[in-house]
Amino acid sequence: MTVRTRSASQGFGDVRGRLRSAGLRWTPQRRALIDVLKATNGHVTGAELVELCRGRDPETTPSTVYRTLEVLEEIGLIKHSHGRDGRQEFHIAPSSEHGHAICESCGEVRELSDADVDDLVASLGGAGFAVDMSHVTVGGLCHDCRAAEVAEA
Amino acid sequence: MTVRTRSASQGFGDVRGRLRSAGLRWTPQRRALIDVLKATNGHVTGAELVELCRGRDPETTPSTVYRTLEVLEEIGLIKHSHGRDGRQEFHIAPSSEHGHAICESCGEVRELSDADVDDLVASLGGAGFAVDMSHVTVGGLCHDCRAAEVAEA
DNA sequence: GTTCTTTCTGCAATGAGTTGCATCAACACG
DNA sequence: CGTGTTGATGCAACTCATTGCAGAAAGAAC
Repeated sequence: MTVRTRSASQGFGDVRGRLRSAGLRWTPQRRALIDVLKATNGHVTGAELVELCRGRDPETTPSTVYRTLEVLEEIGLIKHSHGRDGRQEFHIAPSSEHGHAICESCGEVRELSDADVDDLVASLGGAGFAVDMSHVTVGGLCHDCRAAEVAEA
Repeated sequence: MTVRTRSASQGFGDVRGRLRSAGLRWTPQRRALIDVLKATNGHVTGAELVELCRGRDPETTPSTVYRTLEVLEEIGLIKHSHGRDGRQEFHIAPSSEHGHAICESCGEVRELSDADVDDLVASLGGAGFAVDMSHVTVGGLCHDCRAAEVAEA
């Protein structure tokens, strides 16, 4: 292993090596999914990924995609969270983990900063609970939708 | 039931009236679900509720249960949130809304206090985002599971 | 290149949840 | 108490996600 030292996008460059060093295999199906993931920036649902993979290879099966997503998460390449209806959403693992605020009306997602959750993490930490930053989800109304609701009333 | 005088259970007492004043109907199926909900205290998944209703009436259909849960939430009787795997969980609407912290290892759920989320709400509020307290979900490890993980390593 | 081991794939079946549609039944009105 | 309106039910079909299992194939060893 050479000295490549860079964060997220770099890690994305050597997936094959990462898999093999974990005793895992580099298959066409996995390659396809990686390519698809590379092409997306932001949050994608599992079903969307299946669809996108089908665009490349119509033979793609859901089980393979979901299982591959699982291993990619295990090696730290991606992270998943849950959208407003509880469905899985995946995104390439960012240098810093973060939670999400989701508008229950329009579905808009904004990432939470460390400052947003600092106190929550401290508060729960004091109670012995270790927060997993990437699994902090806050539902609510974004600025625009909130304004719209008020106007309605 | 002797002394009924308190917030949650009180609201639960006049479901029929609440439905009718909203132009909705009081059916045997809805009655069954209400009874089942009354008997649970805490958080129940949709599937569990379907099962419990089947205990009373084997003819129970999932679609009816889920649709009824929807209307009960609309009239403010119950609330739903999402468990660690994204599945729906229902609980009778508490006097104060609250978020949940879920242990990703053992599934234990603890309710978040206002103090826990105050700063988060303020922080997001400043950015124009109105937090829906009952849709704040925090994943992580509870005290015990965290200790177990450390011991393992 | 052949062979062997072990992982991965694809299928088929299952579980959770949702939706459209025809039918049924609450309940308000007479 | 009969009747009509409108909302609720149940069915069937579908979406998203997961799992067990047999067969396929990646990659290492020879």
